[in-house]
Amino acid sequence: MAEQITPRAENYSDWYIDVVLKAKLADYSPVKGCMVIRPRGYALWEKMQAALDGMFKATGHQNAYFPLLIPESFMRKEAEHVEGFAPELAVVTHGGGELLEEPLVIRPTSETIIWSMYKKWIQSYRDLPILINQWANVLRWEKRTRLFLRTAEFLWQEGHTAHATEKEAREETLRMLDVYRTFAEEYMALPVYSGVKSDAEKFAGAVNTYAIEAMMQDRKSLQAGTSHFLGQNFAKAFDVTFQNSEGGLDLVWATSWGVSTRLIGALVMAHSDDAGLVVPPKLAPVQAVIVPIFKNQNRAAVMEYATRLHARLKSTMTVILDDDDNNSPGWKFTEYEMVGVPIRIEIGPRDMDAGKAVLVRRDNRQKETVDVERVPERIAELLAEIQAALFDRAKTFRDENSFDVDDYAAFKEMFDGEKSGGFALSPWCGSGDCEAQVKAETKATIRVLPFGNEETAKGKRCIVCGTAARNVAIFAKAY
RNA sequence: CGGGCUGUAGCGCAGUGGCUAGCGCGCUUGGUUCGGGACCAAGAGGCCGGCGGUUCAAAUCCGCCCAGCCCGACCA
Repeated sequence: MAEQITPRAENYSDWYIDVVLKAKLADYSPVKGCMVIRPRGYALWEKMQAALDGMFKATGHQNAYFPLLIPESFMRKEAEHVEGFAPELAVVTHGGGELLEEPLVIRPTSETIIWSMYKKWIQSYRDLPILINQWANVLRWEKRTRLFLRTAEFLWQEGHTAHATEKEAREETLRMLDVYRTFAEEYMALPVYSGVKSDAEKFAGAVNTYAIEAMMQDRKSLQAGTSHFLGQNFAKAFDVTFQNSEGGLDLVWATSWGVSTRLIGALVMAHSDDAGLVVPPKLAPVQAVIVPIFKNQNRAAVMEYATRLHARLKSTMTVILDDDDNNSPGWKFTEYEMVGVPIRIEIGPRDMDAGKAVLVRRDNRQKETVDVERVPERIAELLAEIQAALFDRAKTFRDENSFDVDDYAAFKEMFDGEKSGGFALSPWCGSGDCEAQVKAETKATIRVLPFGNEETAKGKRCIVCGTAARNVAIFAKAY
């Protein structure tokens, strides 16, 4: 366990992978493209799950589970959906040693299997809405993978709702997008832009795709969550109708929304430093660690002092006491910084004699000595301060690297070369041709059209073609 | 699927024709340590990615294959 974090020098990608591997969040698997999530990484995921699941329940959703295998014909029922996912499907052709009559695809997402069931469950407007979420794994045969950010198999949640009216479905889409924004900002300490995707970037089969986008420390953008208004596309594909209160027959309106283990990657890339991972206190599986420091002759006394403090803290937070004799205190300091424990409590003979404890913040490594009686309340304060500081730091960084760019020459320069990056808030006419040209020439894409952007676009001209702008889009290079 | 790089101990690497293949970290045992990755001593651990060739002699040279990583095209 003597690995050390490599400074970020050579390239950001190596640095990111280094943090993930050294913090033991994940590992490469025997199957290329798939990822082993190690206990420490999974603990983070469980914290995220718990918070998200609570928010889903609070907005009236229930959990359910649908099969891993989907008949291939289901995927073909929605034209755009199959076109979008066909290149990355894994297909099961044999079962029990025999060729199957119909191949089964391993779900890349569950719209089709779920809507095949909704057809059976929905007859009347009284059956609506259906507000279901599923925690599951999905598989997409990606050409290039990276731990947490894009693995072939990943864990996620996918919400699939059915509504009687377009208005209701649209409200649901935006409600869940806002749940994601809240989660990102309040739990992950990750400031995000939320808004709608351009047609080129939307989900295969959606009418509108909404997303939250966050800036990573290399100033590239990461899509951290999506919420789709699916219109009646899947209801049409699976013939899902209901009888309304007037006795007429209507097609059902749909939404779907999801976030994945990619969020762990987002957390790493947004907050980590060269000493390793930095985890926001609200998501930290371990919020504080007590490191006792002693010589042989006073070991028992220091341990007793530390154990008493541990007992007091245990009831109100997740705190561990590292009483391992085999590693030195210095080793432990480094280790817990590497894995991102928000607060370290140092207890040595000097502190014991003075009735004190030393508290060290992970985010800025500031040390303070406090009376041992005050430790619980001080830690509670510090956890809140760290949570806020991480958000502020990330937001300041993002804002300092976001620019209003109205001129295409300046725009190109911004995305040119190795150290290019950041968010460009630029006027756009709305045409796919201009969007494609930008992508071809700069590799920057429209990440999101933030809410209210139409207002700021008034009077401006598209950076590419110069015609009247309809939107101010956030352009960035993305993961 | 293109371009580049790398396969040698658990991990990171050195060795680029020569006889018993090394170093650091980790691991094992014992002892001393412990306020920022401690130290001493003694150990364990290798078909040098695979196959074939050249040679008196191959980890080292040549050919083919395989695997992994990075950079592109595609994507949450």
